Amino acid sequence: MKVILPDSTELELPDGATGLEAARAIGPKLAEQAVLVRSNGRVQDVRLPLAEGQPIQFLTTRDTSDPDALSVLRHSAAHLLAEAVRRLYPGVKVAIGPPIENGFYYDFQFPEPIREDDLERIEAEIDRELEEGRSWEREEISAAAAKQRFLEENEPYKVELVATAEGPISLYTQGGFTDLCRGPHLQDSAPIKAVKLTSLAGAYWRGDERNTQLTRIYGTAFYSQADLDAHLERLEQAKTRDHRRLGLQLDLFHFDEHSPGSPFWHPKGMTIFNTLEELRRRENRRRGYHEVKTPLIYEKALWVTSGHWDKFRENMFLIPLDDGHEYAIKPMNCPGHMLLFGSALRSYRDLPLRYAEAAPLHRDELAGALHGLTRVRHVTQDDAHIFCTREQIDSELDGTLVYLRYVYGLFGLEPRAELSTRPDNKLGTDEEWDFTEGALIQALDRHEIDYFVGEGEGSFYGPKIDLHMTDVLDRSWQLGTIQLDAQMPARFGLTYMGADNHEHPVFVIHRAYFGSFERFIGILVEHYAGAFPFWLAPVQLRLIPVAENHREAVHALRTRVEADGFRVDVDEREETLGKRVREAEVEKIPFTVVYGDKESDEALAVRERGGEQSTRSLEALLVDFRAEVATIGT
RNA sequence: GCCGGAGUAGCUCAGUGGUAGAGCAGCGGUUUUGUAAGCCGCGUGUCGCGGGUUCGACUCCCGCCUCCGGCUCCA
Repeated sequence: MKVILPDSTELELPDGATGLEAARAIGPKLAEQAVLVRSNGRVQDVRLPLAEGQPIQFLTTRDTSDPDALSVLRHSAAHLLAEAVRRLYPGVKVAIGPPIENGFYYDFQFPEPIREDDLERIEAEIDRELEEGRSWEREEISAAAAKQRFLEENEPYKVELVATAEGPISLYTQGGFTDLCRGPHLQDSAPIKAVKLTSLAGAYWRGDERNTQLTRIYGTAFYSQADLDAHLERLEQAKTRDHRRLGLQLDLFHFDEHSPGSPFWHPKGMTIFNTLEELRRRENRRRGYHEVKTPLIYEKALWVTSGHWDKFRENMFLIPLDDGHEYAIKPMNCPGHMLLFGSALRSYRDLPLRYAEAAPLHRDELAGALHGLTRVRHVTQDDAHIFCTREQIDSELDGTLVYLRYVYGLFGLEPRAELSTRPDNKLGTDEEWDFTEGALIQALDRHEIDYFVGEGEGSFYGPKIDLHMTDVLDRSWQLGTIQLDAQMPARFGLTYMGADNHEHPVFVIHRAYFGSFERFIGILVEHYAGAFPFWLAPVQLRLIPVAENHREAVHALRTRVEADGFRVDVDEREETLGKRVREAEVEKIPFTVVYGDKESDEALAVRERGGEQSTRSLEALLVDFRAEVATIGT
């Protein structure tokens, strides 16, 4: 047989040769260092036979930052962890232990709960294993033999995994520990130079909260101690951009235990909020939306009609009254907008009708799910509902996608798009979902938007196009969403009178681009690391009088710049100039003007965020400011 | 909600049974400042909340709340 090497030469090998045999044919050093074989973008264990005629590339212990090479290293480290835990905690049951982004984990069922202190002990045991050295043996056996083996070892989770496994069953053994595992793995533990166990957490077996909760140990591993140190340093660095930390430092918002999950917006944070709100209003107006306001609290009957009582009640704040009535604070605007639409007879001439509302919503999120601004109970969506005919769906979806591109483009955000399809608890028939999902897919295709499919991730009333962004801690959050809904208008009996003098069903597109102001601002804080673009910055210009006798001139300057609609403040504290300049920098204010004996309206000492200094006239500065704001197309 | 960790001054944190501490911030004074921290002085506190053990609890025990890292769930 033949394989093709990266320099396009062909390598002749005996039939059925493995990657390891190919490596030996090239050189003993390569055979020793090979950790993986990559072929056509896929990686496989060096112990497995190669495919005839395919290009191959070896990943070695020197490819220390290749994601695949790191992944196999970490996967093997996970097995070392399991070996160590089995030795230290007799009676422990092992579940699964895959590599993940930036590390690995392994799930166990411990006979007695363990604590974070135990990690140190386990880590020491892993280090001991590494010192002794481990090598991995691979074998393939039948499912029946594997089941028998894990029954004998009293490993019920492995038995269950064998039962649902597809394809041939492979086992990897090192240091007397045999694991059911698809691989690939290292040949030897020597390249594992640094292993660190990072945290302990509960995790449900197979990700289902009805199952037993296992104990998950997270860790990471690298080909060198220096790489591990650099990784830990990056994590520390990321923390400095965390919106929760910057929110306090920049005086944007805070949280208080008297209302968990609901931010208190400080004046500076509110400036950002309101600036986004103005943007939303302006663009909605340009694109034919009508702003409305609907009630915050509704009687139970409304939620029954909308389906929320059945599908969403656990997330709603309920208000039982003495008279036996039950109310709930709205978690979404849609039912209110349904009532608004239904409050009059609608003609085909009225459609499409686009209602926009950024009302505060409340969702009773699980306490453990709350997270800064990105997961709150007080949610303000930049919400809108487009009521349209079946024929108008495509063009309305086009409008929402053009709008979507505009919004994300303003911030230079590049979210990932997800098509979220019918969930288990859906309303309506499969035929209806075929239609609504199909309409979203076609819209994505028309706009050449790449997306991945989230099976069963749709809302109970319709499929969605969701936009996701990751935060500094690599957590993914859903921001915008575009949802096509045939269910809710039907449940509210919404129709319009067609040109044919007959009633026709109405469709609704639910859409939001920020998703929620709260989450969006959280993501923006991290995206800009607190250094907001001029148009969004809470304070755009800080004025610093050099000495007391310059205050009057500075106040006049302030009045003049504010008259042009810019946000200015003055730092006239009796602190040294150096200190006040430093604080303006720490507060990430885009422009600072120092004003002393040498300055006049014709010659201002301008300092930009980052330290660049220049001299500009007041008029020139205002021209620059107007140009900055023009970037968002006012 | 579940697993693990934490809660001490406005912020970041030290303090492990015997009278609560540091840096920054703040306040008072001094300096009148030229582009990232001038100098001197002052501790500002129900040690998250409630109960218990003890002669004595920030410290030990129990319950609760909140936050942090995960799981589950979601904008």
